[in-house]
Amino acid sequence: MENQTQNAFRALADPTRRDIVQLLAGQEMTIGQLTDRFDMTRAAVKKHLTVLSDGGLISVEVRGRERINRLEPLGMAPVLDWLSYFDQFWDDRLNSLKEAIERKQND
Amino acid sequence: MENQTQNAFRALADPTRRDIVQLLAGQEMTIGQLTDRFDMTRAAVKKHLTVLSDGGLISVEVRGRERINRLEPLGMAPVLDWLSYFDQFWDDRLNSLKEAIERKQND
DNA sequence: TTAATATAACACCAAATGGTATCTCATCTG
DNA sequence: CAGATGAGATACCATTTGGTGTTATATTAA
Repeated sequence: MENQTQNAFRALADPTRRDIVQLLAGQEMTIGQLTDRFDMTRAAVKKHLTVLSDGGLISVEVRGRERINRLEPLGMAPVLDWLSYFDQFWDDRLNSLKEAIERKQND
Repeated sequence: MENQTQNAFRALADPTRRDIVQLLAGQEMTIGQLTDRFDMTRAAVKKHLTVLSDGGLISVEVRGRERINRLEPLGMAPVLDWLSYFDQFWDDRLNSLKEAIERKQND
């Protein structure tokens, strides 16, 4: 896949996929193990894993007849980069907001 | 809308909407002004703005016959919160990676 | 070879996206 | 004020994309 920012954001847009990311943050898992955690067929889980893989968020290691899925820390970089563009903005605005609230409370 | 995390991630999943967010980080704009920046009808832009609004990422102020759209700093919070859950993970893994690379270079 | 697992190939339905056409108002002009 | 114009909202439609499922076919450990 070519546009990593788009693929990563797309991958994170689905709640099942965000859950998978959280599970994999705890420990690497096979498709079968993941399927046990969801009310969904193995094939459906596999498709979510493919989207996550396209987004660079996970990597897969073939071990015997199993596929070990694990989180790929580098994959989140495009997302964090995009968001960091606004760090200053959010920071400034949230500070203004906080100050406004404090002013109000002191009235 | 009830699930702000989902709505915010969904809002950011579309490249046009991420572009709108970037434009609005620079300055607040009306729908018409935004439409000038995209190869798309006003109605289509409006729909993206509705999704962004559902995600809590923008707020709209009615001014005469215009609608001023501006970025809502609090809206990004659910996204940043979700991502911050992994801060330690990404940090640890990226550090291990960096160290591994450094070890390799010193061979 | 058999059981467990993984993947590929379809197919189906719902949601997302974008267009056109038609309204509603606010504002401007005479 | 009346009518024209401009910004936006909304309803409706077509097309595309996404999520899920089923079935069939690999792969591999035991």
